[in-house]
Amino acid sequence: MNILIVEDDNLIADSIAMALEDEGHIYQITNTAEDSMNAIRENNYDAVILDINLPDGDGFQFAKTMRQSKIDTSVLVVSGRASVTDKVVALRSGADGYLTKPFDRQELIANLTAIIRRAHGHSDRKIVTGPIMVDLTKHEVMVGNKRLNLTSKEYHILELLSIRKGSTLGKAHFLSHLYGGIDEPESKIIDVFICKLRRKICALTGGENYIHTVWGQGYVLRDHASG
Amino acid sequence: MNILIVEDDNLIADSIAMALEDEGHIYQITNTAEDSMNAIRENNYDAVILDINLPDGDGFQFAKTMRQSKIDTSVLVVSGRASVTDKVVALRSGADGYLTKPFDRQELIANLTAIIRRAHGHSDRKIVTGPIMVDLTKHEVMVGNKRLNLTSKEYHILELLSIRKGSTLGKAHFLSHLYGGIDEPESKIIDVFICKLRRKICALTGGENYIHTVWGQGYVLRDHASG
DNA sequence: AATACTGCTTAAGTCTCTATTAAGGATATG
DNA sequence: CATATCCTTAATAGAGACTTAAGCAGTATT
Repeated sequence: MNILIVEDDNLIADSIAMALEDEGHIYQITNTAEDSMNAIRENNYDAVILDINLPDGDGFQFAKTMRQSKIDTSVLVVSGRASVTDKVVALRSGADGYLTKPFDRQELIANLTAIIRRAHGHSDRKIVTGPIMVDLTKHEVMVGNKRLNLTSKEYHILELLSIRKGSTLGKAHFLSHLYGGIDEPESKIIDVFICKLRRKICALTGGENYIHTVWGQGYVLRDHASG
Repeated sequence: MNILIVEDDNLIADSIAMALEDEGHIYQITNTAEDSMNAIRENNYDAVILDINLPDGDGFQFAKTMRQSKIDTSVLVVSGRASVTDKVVALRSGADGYLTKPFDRQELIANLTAIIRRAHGHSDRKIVTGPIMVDLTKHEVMVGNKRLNLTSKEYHILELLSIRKGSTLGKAHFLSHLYGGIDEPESKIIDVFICKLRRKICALTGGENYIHTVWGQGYVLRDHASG
């Protein structure tokens, strides 16, 4: 997942960043409202972790502006203020969650995961596609009743496909979510990972392939196997 | 909105109910896990406000069971316990939000609204023509209950026909939308794609054709088949 | 009915995109 | 430091889609 951290306190930003890194997410950090809005417009984040106190504006207004600009990205507000008013205002401004500082690392991740899965219409942390079950919390994949041993990148690609199962995702989408900046859209790396993923999954399904190719568009994960 | 309140303390249940009523929501109250699960299975709630302490089980397990039963309804957990562990466990169990008692009425409503907004936030635009359903967000076409496997250009043409269903579109219209520059208006390529499209659709409708030819003008997509 | 024009269908060639493999580089682990 | 694992790049073979062209079928006009 690609997360934007909007936070002017570098200490806090770094601690959030470390928590995200441990989960295998990638992230960018921005310090001002202006930079943040530019970053959001240019990139395709899965979520924004938003501090309320910004040097050039407040987070409430920021969230409002985002929604008015039809940007759907999930927003988790983190704030030192614990007042009910702040929570209410944040949620009314279009935030999807509110967390009071200081917060636990686990709490942050749990909230973030819940928000992201909901944003894509999933109610459970486990996403089932045919015989494939992706556990977003454990970062674990089961095929049938056997555990699928995936590398970090392999897992993340399958996670992206699962969260948006049924939709075709272009290679650029994978690149931006796995690497952030899209430096080399020419890279064939996604093809290679898809190939490896398919092979590993097929080894457990007996040859049934659930990752479908959409020619010229990308890849889709479907409930039914091809061929 | 129709909300289910799962709460065995009648005082709290009533205060929640009043808050909901003020907002114009309707609600039911259940006191036990068993009654609640039955209510959820029988009704279609927009959200469930779930107490953790129930006489016949705990709310964590309740949320898990809901998700395992493929019930997608949003869940807001309310609990007297403020520990990080409880929050994390709740969210991992499939809850969408966590609120600590005592909570403010506004806070409850704000959380509830945010959760429901997210759950309903699936703006999938679909155009239905006879048995043909074009999903503009997924770029996917269903005919009856089967999905139609189209190539990029085939889909694009069907999309154009769907968006302006009922109107006759000339070949030049397709050419300009598919290729931009109209170098060769003499090309018969659209004919070829229409032919392929019809064949693929007929294969699933049992021979019924919904793409009508308007002689000398172009093609129309209509709700009723020809011939 | 004959003609001319438009649309339908098929088949073959070309081109683009994808799958797969192997090898070298990077990173982590003992 | 050595080893193993993972990531990345590059090359080639292969599959699928796009396009063109040609012949047939249908429709309007004279």
